[in-house]
Amino acid sequence: MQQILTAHPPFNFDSTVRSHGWYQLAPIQYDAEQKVLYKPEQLDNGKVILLEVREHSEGIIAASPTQLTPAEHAEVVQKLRWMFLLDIDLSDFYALADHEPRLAHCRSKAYGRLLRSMTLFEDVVRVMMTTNIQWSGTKRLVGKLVEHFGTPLSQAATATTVDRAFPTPSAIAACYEVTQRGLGLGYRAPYLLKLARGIANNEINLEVFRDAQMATDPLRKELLKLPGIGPYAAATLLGILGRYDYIGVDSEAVSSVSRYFYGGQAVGEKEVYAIFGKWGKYKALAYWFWDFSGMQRSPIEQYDAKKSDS
DNA sequence: TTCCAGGGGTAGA
DNA sequence: TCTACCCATGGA
Repeated sequence: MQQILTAHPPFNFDSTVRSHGWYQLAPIQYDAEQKVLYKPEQLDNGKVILLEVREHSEGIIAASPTQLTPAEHAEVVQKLRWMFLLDIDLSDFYALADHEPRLAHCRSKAYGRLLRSMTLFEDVVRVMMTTNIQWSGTKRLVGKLVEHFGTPLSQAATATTVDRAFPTPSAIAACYEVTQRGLGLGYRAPYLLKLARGIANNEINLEVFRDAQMATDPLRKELLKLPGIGPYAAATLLGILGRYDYIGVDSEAVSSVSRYFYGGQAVGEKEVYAIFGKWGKYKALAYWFWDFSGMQRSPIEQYDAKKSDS
């Protein structure tokens, strides 16, 4: 299988892949030098294929060593368009960013797309594994989940060392909590189990989160109902879903805002929103792609001046 | 040893 | 809605 998929311009493959940490988590493997992303993916019919995705002048080019049926091919195309946000139009964001020196780089670098997983379950679990843990721990936990519960490739591949797809809800739902405890998931174990079992027995339907017609706030409320998903995780997932009204305020966000806008004094969510709130429906993108480099450590006075301008 | 991480759930106000 | 407290695990 080989397929070119066009993207709504501007598009940059490497910017999209590295837009946030997902490309470092199993079962994704990214060859930064060759700019090839490898992703084992389990199709709806259970078959696990390896996808190799590269940059293309018009978007991306995807290949798989496996022969696909027309239905499988269609599924892969749809999942790739979702994963790389090929259809998103960020021109409104760029129009705003052009006038902010610390965001003006976004248009030329095609910043703004936040890489997604192909299934919502994978994204929810990944975000869950970022809570109250260091990034190295997130990588470890997601790696263990894939290793332990992921389905192996249907056809052996040599291009990558990752040979399993991300686990399905039912694969996780079928295990005991103590099994997960053994993986070092800590207090996240019961949340993950509850999520997986909820999906497996149709009590939880993640597909509603793809509904573009649904307003952001009701969507956020639904996300907050998921086990193990609180304000930070919901905001992060909203960003992945293409809604940027909320900022995933984690220790890093607090630290950056404290350092660069409040002279190092202790701040919270309120202060993060005080700084980035003016970006309206693009708050999360403004924060995430903000160029903090070279910023003076204590421009709290500059911020106050800026605030009185607006 | 202590603190804390890309926080969430719960109880009580 | 806000706060205090507890939650497991591993890294620094």
